Amino acid sequence: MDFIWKSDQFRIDPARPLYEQFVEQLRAMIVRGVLAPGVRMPSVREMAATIRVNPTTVMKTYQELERDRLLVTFRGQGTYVTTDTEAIWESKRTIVREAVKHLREIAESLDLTVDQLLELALEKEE
Amino acid sequence: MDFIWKSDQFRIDPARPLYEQFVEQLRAMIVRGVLAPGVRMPSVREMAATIRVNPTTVMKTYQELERDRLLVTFRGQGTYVTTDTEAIWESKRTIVREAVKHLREIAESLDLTVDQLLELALEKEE
Amino acid sequence: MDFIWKSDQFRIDPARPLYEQFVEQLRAMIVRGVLAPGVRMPSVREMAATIRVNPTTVMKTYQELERDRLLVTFRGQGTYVTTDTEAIWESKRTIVREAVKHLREIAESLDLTVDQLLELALEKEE
Amino acid sequence: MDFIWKSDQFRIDPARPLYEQFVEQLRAMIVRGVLAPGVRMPSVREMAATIRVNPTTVMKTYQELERDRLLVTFRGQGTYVTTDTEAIWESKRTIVREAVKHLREIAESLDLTVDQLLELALEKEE
DNA sequence: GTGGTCTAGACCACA
DNA sequence: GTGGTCTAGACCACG
Repeated sequence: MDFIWKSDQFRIDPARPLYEQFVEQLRAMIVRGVLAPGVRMPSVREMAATIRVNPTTVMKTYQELERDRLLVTFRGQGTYVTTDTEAIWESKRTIVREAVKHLREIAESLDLTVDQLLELALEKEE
Repeated sequence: MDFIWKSDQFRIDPARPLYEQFVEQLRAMIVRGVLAPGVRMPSVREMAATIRVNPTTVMKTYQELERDRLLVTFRGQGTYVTTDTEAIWESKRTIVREAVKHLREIAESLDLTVDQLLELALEKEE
Repeated sequence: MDFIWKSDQFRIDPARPLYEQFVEQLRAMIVRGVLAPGVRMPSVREMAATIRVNPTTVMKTYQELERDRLLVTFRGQGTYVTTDTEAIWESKRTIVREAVKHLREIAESLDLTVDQLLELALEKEE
Repeated sequence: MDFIWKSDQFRIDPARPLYEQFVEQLRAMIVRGVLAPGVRMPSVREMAATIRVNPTTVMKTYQELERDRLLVTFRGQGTYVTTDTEAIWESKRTIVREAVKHLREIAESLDLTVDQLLELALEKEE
């Protein structure tokens, strides 16, 4: 069962690099299992046409995800979501680790612990 | 008692805009109280010489912080940390809010709650 | 149908910052609808060449209007008039509000109401 | 009966030239009659000390108001508010004329009449 | 091609 | 002395 790609699949912030946002969103879809292991990705040209973007942008996206071992390309056969579940887990751990590292850096820059920062944010919302 | 500025005051990541990093770091110093309300900032030229950067880069930094109401410039007199403590609090709240919003978005993109994400990160470190 | 830019598009008062005057005049053109939502602005370099000004001056102008949410920049694609008509309305309201606030302050400084001030101005013209 | 000067006599916007703001505010005080014709102004030094400002700033202010014929300086005797009530009236007319001219320019830049602009501002406040 | 950052250096008004 | 504007020109990442 194939995944259906639509032109409004991605949320875009014009201020940030497109390929970077596609990487993040595709990566999340793979980690979440929305894009299951072994699923065939649209070709660069197809994808570019579908989401109305420059093919080089899609290519850069795919290459980045290949470097992460989340996508694999078989020459002449197309690009597939990896079936290496360990790679997927590792990617998830990396995302989580980076996110928390980032939060901790901000907390430290304000002389707060992560817990104090989270508390402060909750107060605000009440 | 004035703040002492050193040439290695700022941690620089060459991959990101200089002024952006100065803004972040000065903002954190003001919010943390390291740069107290009312303190005079080094003049644009002084600061530029100290951290070995073009004066216009420093100016861009100061102007950005002025937009945030963390700095105030008096014509021909120099630039000062605001004495408007409410502005400083507001800035702190904004940093905290943005940081948590960012974390929440990442958590959601992985089908996790923020708590689950934090837990996962802790496991990893053990 | 695109807008035609001419080298004498802008009225310049040499005593005031160029970028500030460009901002005001472009803002008015957008609010008036002369520059319709979604229209592509000339590239920074094109505009700079047309009005014979340094590209950085044009960029400062565009960035200021972006802060106002009247322009939107798409990476590597160019700068466009926002399609967010609410932002345009908000800008119009701000201009109007500021103008009347300014008038009211002058009136008050003379111990007049706004109506009295306007009346006085009309008398003068008769 | 002399006018009492205080250090907080003037409202200051750090973003605009000091002398310009003093000129505006003194002019308004004279036109309004708060500073009556014939009243003696503090000396440049006194005034500078009172409002805690550079003497050259006060000097520039007085000179500007002399050019407007609202102040007159008698060598060695000090500076006085003019007793020429026609000059005061003329100044009032100028302020009023300029204010309305400014408003009209803004209205025109938005394709509005002055009346429409005022209406719009009132709507907003309801 | 696009915008964006940074530099070096000139010039200005304000205090 | 201060900040601020403008120029000319280099270099970069993105699409």
